[in-house]
Amino acid sequence: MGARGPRIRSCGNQRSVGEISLDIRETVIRLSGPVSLKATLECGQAFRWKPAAFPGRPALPVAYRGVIGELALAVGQTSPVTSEIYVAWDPSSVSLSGPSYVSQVVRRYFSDEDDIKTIEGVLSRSGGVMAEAVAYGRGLRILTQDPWECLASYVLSLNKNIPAISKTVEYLAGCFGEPAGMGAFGFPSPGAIASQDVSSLRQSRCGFRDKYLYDAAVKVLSGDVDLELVRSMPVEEARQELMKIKGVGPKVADCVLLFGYHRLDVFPVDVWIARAVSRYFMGGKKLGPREAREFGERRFGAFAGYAQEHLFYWIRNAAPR
DNA sequence: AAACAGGTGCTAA
DNA sequence: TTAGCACCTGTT
Repeated sequence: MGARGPRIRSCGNQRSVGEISLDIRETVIRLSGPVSLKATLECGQAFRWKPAAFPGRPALPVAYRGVIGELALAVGQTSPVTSEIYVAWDPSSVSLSGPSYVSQVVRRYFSDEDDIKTIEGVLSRSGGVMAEAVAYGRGLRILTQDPWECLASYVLSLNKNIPAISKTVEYLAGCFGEPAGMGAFGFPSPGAIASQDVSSLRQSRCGFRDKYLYDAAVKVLSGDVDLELVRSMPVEEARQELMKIKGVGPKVADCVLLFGYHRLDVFPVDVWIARAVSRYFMGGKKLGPREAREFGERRFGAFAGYAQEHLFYWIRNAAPR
C-alpha cells in the first residue's frame, strides 16, 4: 500500500479506515498567481496537512495529504513556488467528485482571487523587515477555510503547540466526522460535536478546552451565534459576535475572521506577533496585544492579514535570534 | 525534570 | 480597566 492517510485512533465510536482505492484521479490546477504549498500549509493557519508522497508521482518534490471540507486530497507542485497545483483524490468515496468540482473547491480554498504578486509587492515596499519576511515566504496564501472548522480548531489551539492541535483535530474528525475519501474524514459538524458528552470529547486530548468546543458547537447549532450573519457584519461587530463563545477572545476571533472569512484587513496578534511588532517596528518598546493589533491594521491596511502571516512564518522559521 | 505551548476566563484591586 | 493566575496534556 502507498502513502496512508491520517491515522485514526480508537474512540468510543470506533470506525475502520477504508482501504485506499486504486482508482485515484488527478488534475492540474493553474492558479492566477504563485503559490508555495510549504509556506501556505506549514505557516500554521490550517491543521490538517501532512507532508506525504503524491500518489503515482513519487518524484514530485513538494506534496501533502489533507482534507478540505468534505474532500480528502493530495496536493503537490514541481518546485517550491509555482502557479500550478497537482491534485489527486478518490472519486469513489465522495458524492461530488468530478474534476470541475474538485477544481472549484481547491481554487476557493487557496484564495485564487487574491492578487499575490501585488500583495507581496506592496508589503515588500512597506519598510522594516517586511521585504525580508515576504522574500522568505513568497507564495504564501491566506487560505479560505470553512468558518466553523476554523472556529473550532482555533478554540482547540489555546495554549497548545501545533502538533498537539493537529492531533486533537484528526482525532475528532476520525471519531465524529464524515468520510472524505482516501481513508480520511471531514471535520465534524456542530451537530456532531454537540451531540457528544463533554467527556467523550475529552478523549481527543483537548483538555480543558472540551467545554469551549462544546459551547461553540451548541451556540452555532442553535443559531445563538450565526456564522452566516458574521460574514456580512462589520469587523468589530463580527469580532464581538464570535466572542460570545467561551474560549473565543480577540486572538481566536481574529484568526477566524482572517482564515475562515478571508477578512484580509484583520491582524491577529499572538505572542509571536506581539514580539515581532515590538522588536522590529517599535524599537523594542513593550506593547499590549491591542496596541499591536491596531498598529498592524493601520500600517498594513487592506493587506494586514497577509502582513501578519508573513511576519509569523518568518519570525518562527528564519528570523535572526 | 521542569518548563513551555500561536490564550482566555475568572477574580481581585 | 487591568494584572495575575490556573488550566489539560504533549513536547522539549
